[in-house]
Amino acid sequence: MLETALRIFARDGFHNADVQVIADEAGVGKGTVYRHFGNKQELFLANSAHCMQMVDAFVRNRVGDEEKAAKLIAEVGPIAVLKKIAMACAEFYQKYPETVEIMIYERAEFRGSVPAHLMFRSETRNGIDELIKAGIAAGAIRHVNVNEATNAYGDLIFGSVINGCLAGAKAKLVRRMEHAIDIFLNGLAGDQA
Amino acid sequence: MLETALRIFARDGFHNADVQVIADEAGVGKGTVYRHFGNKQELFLANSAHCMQMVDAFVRNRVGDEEKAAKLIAEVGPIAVLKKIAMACAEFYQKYPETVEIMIYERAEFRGSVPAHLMFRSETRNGIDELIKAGIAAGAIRHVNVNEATNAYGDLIFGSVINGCLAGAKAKLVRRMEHAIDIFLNGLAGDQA
Amino acid sequence: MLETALRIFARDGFHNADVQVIADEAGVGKGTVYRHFGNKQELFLANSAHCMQMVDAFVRNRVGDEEKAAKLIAEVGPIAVLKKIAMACAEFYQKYPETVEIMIYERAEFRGSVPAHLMFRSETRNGIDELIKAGIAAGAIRHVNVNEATNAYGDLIFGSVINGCLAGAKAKLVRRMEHAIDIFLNGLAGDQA
Amino acid sequence: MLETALRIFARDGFHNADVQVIADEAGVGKGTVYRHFGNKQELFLANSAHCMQMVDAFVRNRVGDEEKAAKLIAEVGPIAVLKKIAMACAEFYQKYPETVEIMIYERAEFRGSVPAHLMFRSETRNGIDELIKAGIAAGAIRHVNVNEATNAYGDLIFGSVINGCLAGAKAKLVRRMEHAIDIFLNGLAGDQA
DNA sequence: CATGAATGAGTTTTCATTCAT
DNA sequence: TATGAATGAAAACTCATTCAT
Repeated sequence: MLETALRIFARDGFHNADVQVIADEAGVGKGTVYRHFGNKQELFLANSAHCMQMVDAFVRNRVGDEEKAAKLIAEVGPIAVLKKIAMACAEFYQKYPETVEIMIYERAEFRGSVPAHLMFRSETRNGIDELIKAGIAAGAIRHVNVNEATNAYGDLIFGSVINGCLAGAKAKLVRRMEHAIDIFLNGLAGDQA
Repeated sequence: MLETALRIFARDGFHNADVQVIADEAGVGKGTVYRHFGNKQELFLANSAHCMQMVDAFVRNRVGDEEKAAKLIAEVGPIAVLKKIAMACAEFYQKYPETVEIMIYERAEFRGSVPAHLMFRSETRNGIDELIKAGIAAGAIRHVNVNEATNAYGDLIFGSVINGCLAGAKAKLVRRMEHAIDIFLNGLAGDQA
Repeated sequence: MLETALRIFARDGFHNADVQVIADEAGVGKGTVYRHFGNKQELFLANSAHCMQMVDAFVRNRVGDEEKAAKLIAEVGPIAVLKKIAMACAEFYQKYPETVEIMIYERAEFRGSVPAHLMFRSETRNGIDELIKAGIAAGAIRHVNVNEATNAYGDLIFGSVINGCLAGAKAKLVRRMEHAIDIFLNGLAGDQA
Repeated sequence: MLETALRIFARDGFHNADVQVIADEAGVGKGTVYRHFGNKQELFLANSAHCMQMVDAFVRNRVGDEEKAAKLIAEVGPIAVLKKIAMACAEFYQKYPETVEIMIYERAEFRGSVPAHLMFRSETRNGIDELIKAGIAAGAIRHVNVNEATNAYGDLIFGSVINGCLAGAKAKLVRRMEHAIDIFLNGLAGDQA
């Protein structure tokens, strides 16, 4: 039911999606949808939240939970971990492009009332903040404003995902992200700049 | 009339905007709106296009047209120009945050049928491509894939604008962009990375 | 349109009435109904108010406006005028039984938010109050509590109208009222009571 | 369960009452309500009938059953008994104002399919008829049309109850009825009329 | 040309009723 | 027998679009 809603919302958008269609394709009565979610908006927001949990789980699976992540950072360094996270996002969204559409509708219709993107989640932000702080302390990262660096990192990922999943470009998000994150980490400027 | 529509669409979104309200606030009859734009979608798309022309004009005014731009590049170098363009965008969107909303609705509802962002415009892309190519030739920019670098540049600007204009953060887009573009150009990684 | 609504509301009741049906039978689009009345409740309340104006006009036509009424009272006395008013009501409701149903729905659904009966209208009440006061002064009416007497008078009329217009009894309201008002004015008790 | 239904129906009206709410507040499953009453209408009608039994019992308790009533009539006379009955009604409805609302909805939605008011019950009517007949025979009551007098008596009680229980006036029904029935029995007109 | 009243297709939402457990 | 999740018919209401004035 949530999966059907996800598909329909992603395909038609919030307003053009007809709850009747969602119910039909989910093989349940319309009343059942309303019984479970209360109204169309709640149904959509439940989708939004679900999407976010999915990215979160996907990325965590790549990077590891707490201890594993700490170990990874020690092994490969914060820069490599930042790259790993970005690439995990790219993989996820390339695999589930519908979630990108949900994210956009969420921003468009509800202006971020529920965070639909990993980087809008305070927990995630804190993690990135810590990572960057540690990187700076270790000399692996330049002396940048941590908060703004996290913003920039999130903005790049967000922008790449949104623009890399426009119709026709869907299959190339991973590659797009790879180049983008490389420039972000190492800089566009040449040595003599 | 277009300005009123811009305001209403930005405030209410495409579907929630009522053509009657736009007509009323513009001080014209509803029929007049339809006479001029054909239908609601065209009205919105006209707005989208108009927004793009406004950013375009604003940035051009900052950077200069053709010859002036060439001169500027020669003077300050391609890296500085890339920064100048990004900052011009930030200034513009901070000044006219409604256009950000239009851009998002355009992406959400019409999936980019009309480019509503500077970086979605092929003409702009070509300019950036040339700029980067020249920078590489001059050694000011690393040997990156030009097309992907342009993508990354656009994605970062897009992401910063969208996320920097969420309610509450509107006044800080310029600062946000400044940090973001600095990292993008010079890299997040420290010397010993 | 109002007349059609009156008929349908009277026939089906507030909730069972379908605005679509009203629109159809009135020969207009449903949107037109909503354009004019805002919503179903307003449409109904407009009916209520209209009914009251109709009774009011009918009774005034029988009794006369201000001066004429004063003249009539002087001629036939307050008791006869009270009877005349009650009979005018009976005649009206026997002629337009649908208005009785409206009155009941108004009381049931909206608990008298708009006075739907003549006797619920403060203007009318004041008139009756004056009439009774004058009657008492002239010795034609017993020394009763004026306010309560007006209540009682209104209650009797209301009760007779409601119960006299139940299905099957519609044609007999005038006769029913005649007996009722006679008892009310002259008393049920016999001389030796 | 019936008591809960009574409360909800009185508060919300027939259509606005939600069977789910009734079931919830009664602490039973919705299915149980349907098992017992068949459908919403039957549930309401059962309430109606129950209300009538309650007034009936209340009044009978005041006046006495058959023999007692006969004795009472002999003692105080038919006029006093008519007053006693009316006052008993007033007391009852002032004490249980929800039953008034039920009565109105019954009249509005079902047009008296089940008598919800004492005076709509043929048994009661017969009793009043007898009382009046006896009163006439004894000279305590004027030579009126018995059937119409019973009508008038019922109409006055009905009107007083309905109008005396509108929001705000609930506490004053007894007083209202006292004045009304006094006028009804003794007449509004003064001696010289 | 401009207008705005009329329209009705399209959607959301509710809730009485059923029936498998 | 009691339950309450599932259902879908029914209705209110909106608003883009048209077209007569």
